[in-house]
Amino acid sequence: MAEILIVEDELSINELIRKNLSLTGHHCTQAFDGKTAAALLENGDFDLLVLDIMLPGLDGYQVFERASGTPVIFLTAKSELSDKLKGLAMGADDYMTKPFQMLELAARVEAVLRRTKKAEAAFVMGDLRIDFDGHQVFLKETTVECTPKEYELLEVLVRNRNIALSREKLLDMVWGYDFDGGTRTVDVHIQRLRQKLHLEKEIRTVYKMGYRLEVRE
Amino acid sequence: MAEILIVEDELSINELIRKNLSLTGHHCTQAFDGKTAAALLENGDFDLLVLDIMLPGLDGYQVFERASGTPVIFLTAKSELSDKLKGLAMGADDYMTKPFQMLELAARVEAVLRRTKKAEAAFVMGDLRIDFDGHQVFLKETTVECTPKEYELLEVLVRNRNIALSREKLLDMVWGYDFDGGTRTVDVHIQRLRQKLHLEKEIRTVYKMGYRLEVRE
DNA sequence: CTCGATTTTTACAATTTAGAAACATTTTTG
DNA sequence: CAAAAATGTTTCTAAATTGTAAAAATCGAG
Repeated sequence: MAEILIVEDELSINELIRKNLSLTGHHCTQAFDGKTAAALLENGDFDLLVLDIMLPGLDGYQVFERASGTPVIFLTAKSELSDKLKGLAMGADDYMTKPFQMLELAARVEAVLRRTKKAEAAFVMGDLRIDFDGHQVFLKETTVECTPKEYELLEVLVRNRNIALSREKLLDMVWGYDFDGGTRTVDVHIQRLRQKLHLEKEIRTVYKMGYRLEVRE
Repeated sequence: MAEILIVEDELSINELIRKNLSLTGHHCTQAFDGKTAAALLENGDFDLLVLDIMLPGLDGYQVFERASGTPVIFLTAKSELSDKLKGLAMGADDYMTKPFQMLELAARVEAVLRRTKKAEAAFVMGDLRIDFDGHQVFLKETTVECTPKEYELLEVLVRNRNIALSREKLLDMVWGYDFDGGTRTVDVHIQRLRQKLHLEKEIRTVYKMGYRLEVRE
């Protein structure tokens, strides 16, 4: 659980980020302009900053200069090389170009938190072990080959363990909000995970709703 | 992985150094004045000291005197000859004049750590041996000629073994942030490494993502 | 218990991706 | 400057992934 400050002027995007990062157990504070962000940084103690570059008032770079010490992930509207370069030269920990998949942002957030020792590097549950750094899944010491979709779906389930996720939510998180396929697709992938990882019991079906990874900890 | 103490009063520079050295796998402690640095040195056990000369409280030289035995890289604000001489005369392992390129500092840090045997000088995995000092690669006692790109890519894979690296990340690390070619370039170089070093099994492709050097240790 | 709704299972075709090899271009070296 | 080496690109091909449809099984409200 980390304290994250989201600085993004577009309300819907800010909200989308908050919702998703909250789901993975972090506490989020929102700012919609540079000035507020700077003020929040003065007082608060954040573990991570998710920072848009184009902002009213102070721009992202200026906010960043006031964020001494806090790890930063930049959001750039366009994948303009200059933005990327500038951000990295200033010492950003990572960057993402909009539009982006929420899962990817969530993964990078975890990666940065891991580097700064705020997040777990692996998940263990019985015989199952997931190595987030290596994108690898183990079952009793032997690796299990997972396809990208399988791994991503598993990651989402694990990060939101014990929470029931609707098929729409899973589609949003793993496939992206612009995926227009039917929700049956989720079912099939869930089955593949169940079979491959012997999670028939642990991945529970929530009738008429979706799925939930059940973990007693 | 080494314990590094960064002593620098300018917050942004201190932070910049921390981020970059953290990226290469070291653990950094930060001090912003001479007194704190001296206190940390009393208790902690550091492998390297990155030390600014102009400091509030005790200056860099005075801190250095209390750092008995710890390797030191001095940072001097101006390239004043007297400072350089003084630092080297006192037994500094290296020095840099501000402003400096982070990459250069990172390289010198590695060099000093290697001299003091804190960084791995070689990597061995089966028949393969990499001599980081000599930039040489051996396969069963016989040297294998590697081109610069091949060697750098190999070094990145080795230093990040067991971590899945995206093609974009590899491009950033080996080719530089401003390379704008297609990502297939990475593929081709990976193939050349695999073939040349018989690493067909060990360099795993992470489908739709990138590559990972798999080493069980 | 029964029936319609929902989920699981299975198989398959379309799509995407990585590998191999040849080629073109750039850089280095003698 | 010419030859050689290194690097990047392209094309073709094989392989892997993934979405969908349809049949079978299961669920649960009444």
